[in-house]
Amino acid sequence: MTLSEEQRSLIEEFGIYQENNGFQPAVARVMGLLLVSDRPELTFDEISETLSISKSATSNSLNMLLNTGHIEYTTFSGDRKRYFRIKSSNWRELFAKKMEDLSYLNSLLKRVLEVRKRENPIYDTKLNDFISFLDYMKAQMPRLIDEWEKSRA
Amino acid sequence: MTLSEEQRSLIEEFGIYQENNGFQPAVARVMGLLLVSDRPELTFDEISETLSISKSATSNSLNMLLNTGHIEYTTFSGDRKRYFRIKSSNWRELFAKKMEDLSYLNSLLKRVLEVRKRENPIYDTKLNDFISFLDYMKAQMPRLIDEWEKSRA
DNA sequence: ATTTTAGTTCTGTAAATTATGAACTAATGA
DNA sequence: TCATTAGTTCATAATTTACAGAACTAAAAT
Repeated sequence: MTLSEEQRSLIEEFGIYQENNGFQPAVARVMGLLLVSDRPELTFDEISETLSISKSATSNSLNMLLNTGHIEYTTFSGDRKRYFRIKSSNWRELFAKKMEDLSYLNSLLKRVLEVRKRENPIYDTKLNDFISFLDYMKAQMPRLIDEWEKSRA
Repeated sequence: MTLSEEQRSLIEEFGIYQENNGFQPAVARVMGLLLVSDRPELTFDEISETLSISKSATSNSLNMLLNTGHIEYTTFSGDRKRYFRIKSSNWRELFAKKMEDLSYLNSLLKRVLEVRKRENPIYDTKLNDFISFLDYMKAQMPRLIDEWEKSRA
């Protein structure tokens, strides 16, 4: 596995981005590598060697990504290796998860309004606005996806 | 500052949510407290004492939240204390920042497509879909906000 | 003038996270 | 049957983070 300078730096930039999204450094680099490599499917050893991370870190990263549904693998008969690749079909699911996350936030904010006893209800209007907006977003999301699909048909 | 059990647990739940968004624990608790407390404006000492965090952690948290635009403070003449409160007017800005974040991801993904040389271009279509969807989302967001505003007028 | 207030900054450290390397396992191949 | 491959697991090392506590500062109050 040989990578261009651009590929290497993209792995790092993407890696840092994903670290900020809560992934551990090595995990984020593995995702980056699978994303930018010329070959879409890589083996355990290729990943470990190309990124210079230990076998244990590689094992841990791959299992983490398998469990969270970010990657998958194929095998070929007469070849014991697994070939790992990004599960690129699932960006919709990941997007849905982000939306779920916003839903949870919204439920927390609704509880906040119930629980706190503000003298002046003016303080509640902005929060109500945000809650309302999140509800609206969630409701409109299916339509938005639909329209996007039509727009490119 | 006395809080109900519900308020306390909401602070923790919101705190954990915000930890997952990359905030440090103490910072996340300060946001939570300012969100759920009956009085919308609290002093340094009230925050420190209510949450049982040290003055240094309180100072650090408040400055962090001031710098990132999450809170602000008022003062009253003849009173040296600052009264901190959530900058609730700015959820639009925060939302805009999230969108910026997605924009950055999108720019990375576009570079990925340019840089990697996949034998079979079929591997690029899913990624192109996602890129296209993110572009669409970004473009439609102002309209969506607009429609939401009209819907509640 | 000095004491109090309202914080800030600095140093040390406990705890958590992340990764390494070595030992291990289970399956395959020679 | 023995060696090799393709990983996994475990103990531990290194790094990072998050916070406490004490010393400090600048303005205001007495």
